[in-house]
Amino acid sequence: MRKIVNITKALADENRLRVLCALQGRELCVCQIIALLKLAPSTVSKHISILYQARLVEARKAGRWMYYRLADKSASPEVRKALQWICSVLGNAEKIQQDTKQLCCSIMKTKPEELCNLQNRG
Amino acid sequence: MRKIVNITKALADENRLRVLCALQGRELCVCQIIALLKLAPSTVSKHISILYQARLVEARKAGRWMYYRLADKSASPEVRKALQWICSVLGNAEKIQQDTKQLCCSIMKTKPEELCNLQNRG
DNA sequence: CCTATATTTCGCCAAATAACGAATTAATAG
DNA sequence: CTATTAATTCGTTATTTGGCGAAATATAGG
Repeated sequence: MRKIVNITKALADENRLRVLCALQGRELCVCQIIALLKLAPSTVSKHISILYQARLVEARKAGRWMYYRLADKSASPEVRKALQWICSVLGNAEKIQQDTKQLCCSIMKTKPEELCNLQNRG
Repeated sequence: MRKIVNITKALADENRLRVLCALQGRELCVCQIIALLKLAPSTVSKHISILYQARLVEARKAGRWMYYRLADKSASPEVRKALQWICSVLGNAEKIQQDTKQLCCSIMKTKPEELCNLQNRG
């Protein structure tokens, strides 16, 4: 029960749902997610850690960069079904389509290093 | 998007999940749900209204009693998939099985009128 | 009409949550 | 080793949420 409630609480925030949808079919590093949500790094990091604790996303560290991706086939059925539901239901929400566009047109085209530099210059 | 977030927020509370599971295959009046959750009537009413606004449950008024049931086939795909997910994933949680037992062994065997009387005396 | 009563609404309080900036951590690059 | 920097953790603040009891609403029964 606790595990399920962790999942539903993790899903109960618009920004976290945007992150999950953004991770469909690709992995993103934190600075890319920051660029997408336009929130403070500490805030984004917190959101990601909530998704991570619910096991909805998995992580990979590459040097200074942390890459996150959706939990895969090895995840528990609860998690897999939750992700399926979210992604199937949210795919044509306007906000999500805007995000997808921004990801493909600009965020994914910039290397993480440059993106982080931009963020530090403000 | 707002609609989906309403749903995920409605699901992000243990007591509301218990209500949804309790409504599987039957309708319940408010006093029965109060007996199950053991919370103040005003609190339970609030929980139910959150589920109702998210369209996860439907209502039927019979005299002084309000009966609630899960949204049916006519509900939106978002709602139907959410309910499917919750019910399939939560069925064998210990707490939910306790609730089911209590529902079948005692709550459903007492008529709403008697149950409400008990609550007013208690 | 008046009383009883099932449910909801309202007002309040305590706890949880989302946001931020500052400080910290962990890793690369000089 | 030292400086830089991507990400996280910490401390604070404002908002939201979950809980209650009291008051309001709506309906049945006398």
